[in-house]
Amino acid sequence: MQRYIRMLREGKLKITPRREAILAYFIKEGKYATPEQVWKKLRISLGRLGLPTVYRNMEEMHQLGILVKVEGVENRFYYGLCRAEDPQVHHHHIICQGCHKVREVEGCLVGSLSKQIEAKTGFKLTGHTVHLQGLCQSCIIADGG
Amino acid sequence: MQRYIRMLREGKLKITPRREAILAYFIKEGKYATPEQVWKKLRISLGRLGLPTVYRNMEEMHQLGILVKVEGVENRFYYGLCRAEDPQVHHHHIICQGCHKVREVEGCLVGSLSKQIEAKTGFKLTGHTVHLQGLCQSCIIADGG
DNA sequence: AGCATAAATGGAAAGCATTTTCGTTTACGC
DNA sequence: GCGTAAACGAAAATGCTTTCCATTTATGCT
Repeated sequence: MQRYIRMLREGKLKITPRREAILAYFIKEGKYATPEQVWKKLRISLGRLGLPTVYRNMEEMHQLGILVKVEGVENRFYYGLCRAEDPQVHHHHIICQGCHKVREVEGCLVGSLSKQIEAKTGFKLTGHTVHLQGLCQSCIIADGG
Repeated sequence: MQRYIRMLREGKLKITPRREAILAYFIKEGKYATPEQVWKKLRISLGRLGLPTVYRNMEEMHQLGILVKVEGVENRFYYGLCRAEDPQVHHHHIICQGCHKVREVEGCLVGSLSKQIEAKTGFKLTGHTVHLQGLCQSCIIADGG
């Protein structure tokens, strides 16, 4: 928790009960979630909680690299906690299709191939997004047996 | 054009003036576009044209592999014509950030690394999406000089 | 060519995720 | 503690996308 609090401070964001609750949610769940899902859960314990607040905070945390944002099914956006040592170091994420767990994938899948791609296409690569879907250990077992 | 008409037939979709116009638009432009952009352009020549029709047709063409669908800026969806010989053969696309031109990138960027990723993460890969952004030859020149 | 029919279409309206507005509340540096 | 800018909640707005439904049209069959 402390490292995320630190990241909020570095981003000039105040430490509020709502932000702490959102962080706690993601640390505890370890899964990706929509602002609405987070809101439905935290609303109970926090008493008053506005949905726009959750949207705002999750987007801000995404800007700071605390949360990854992925396009999920049915045109909605999901956020997951990024646990990488240094979120600034480029990496990708894989999400379990069974339990929605998020895991970091060290290194870059495109980097080593970028020269080839540029040679073949004549394009100069300026960026990329990679979304990996998979099944985690637990869900493989659940699936298979 | 004929190969896309064939793909529509194989998908049990009728060949209508609207569908032909949408295909012609993408063949001519070679860029990705939102349903609204296509609609604004074709509305003029087609006289009457409903925006839902464009949305419907572009999504159907996406389902048939005729159009690729990418998440663009400001949470909107863009579609681009897939010119790959066989769209069923897995490949990726790179989009020019300057002119929005779409180009196929043969081969798969994840395939060769999937074993490593699975070993490292313990996940079993089930799918992935890769979006490449770049600058095409013309736009590099325009950009640099 | 004409006919039957299921598919396609347009316009209006609805749906729905997300954002904005704005008055009130709160974190936090001093 | 106090002042102030930031954060917040509620309601409303926004804007992309889809649905509904009555009308039109492509197409297979004679």
